[in-house]
Amino acid sequence: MADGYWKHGDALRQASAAQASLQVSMKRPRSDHGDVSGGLEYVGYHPREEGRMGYRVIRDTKSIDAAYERYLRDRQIVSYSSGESLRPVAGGMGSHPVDDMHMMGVGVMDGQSVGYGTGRSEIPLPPDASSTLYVEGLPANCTRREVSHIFRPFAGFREIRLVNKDSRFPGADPFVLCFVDFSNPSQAAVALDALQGRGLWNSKAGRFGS
DNA sequence: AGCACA
Repeated sequence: MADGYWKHGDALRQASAAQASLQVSMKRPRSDHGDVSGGLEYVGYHPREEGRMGYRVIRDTKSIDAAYERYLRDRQIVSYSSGESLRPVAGGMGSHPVDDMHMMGVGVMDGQSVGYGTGRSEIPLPPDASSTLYVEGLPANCTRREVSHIFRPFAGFREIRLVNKDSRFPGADPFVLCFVDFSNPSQAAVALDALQGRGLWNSKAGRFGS
C-alpha cells in the first residue's frame, strides 16, 4: 500500500523509455503568511478594476486555482492530465497587476502579433500572478543551456535557474527544479500556455526536441 | 513528489 508514493514517480522513471513530460507552473508564494502588508484578513484584495476579467475578490488559494482552471478550460488550451502542475498562486508583484498590458512584445504591435503569443493578443491573469515559472519533470542530468533553449524564444525571457534537490524519499534519485524569470507575469503566462503539459524532452535522443 | 535566489 506504499505504492501511492510512487504513483507519479513510477511514471517519471518509465518516461525515460518514452517521452518525459515537462510540467510548468507558476511559482509558489514565498510563505503562507506575512505577504499581507496590513496584517489584516483581506487576503486577495487588489486595487484594480476586476470586473473586466470576471474575477472577484479572492479569499484563498483554492479559489484562485478554481478560477484559473475555469478560464483555462474556457480557452481550451491545457489538458489536465496531472491536475496538480498548475499552481498560479500568489507571489508576484502584488503592487503591479497586469490586466491588458501589451508592452514589451507580448501581444500585438500595430496589428502584427509578435513572439509566441501569436494569435492571442492578451491573456487574462489572476491579480497576483507571478513572473516566475516553476518547472519540474526535467531529467536530472539536463544542462542549464538546454533548458534555456526552450524558454529563450518567448518574449520577456530573462533568466533561468536550475536547482538540484534530493528526493524527500529515501533511496530515490535526486531531481532538478527550474525557475524561469520573465519580465512580467503576462509574458510568463504566454510561455506557460505554450509549454504546460507538453512533452519536450526526447529521452530516446537524450536531448530536447524530437 | 519535490518550489530557489535576492
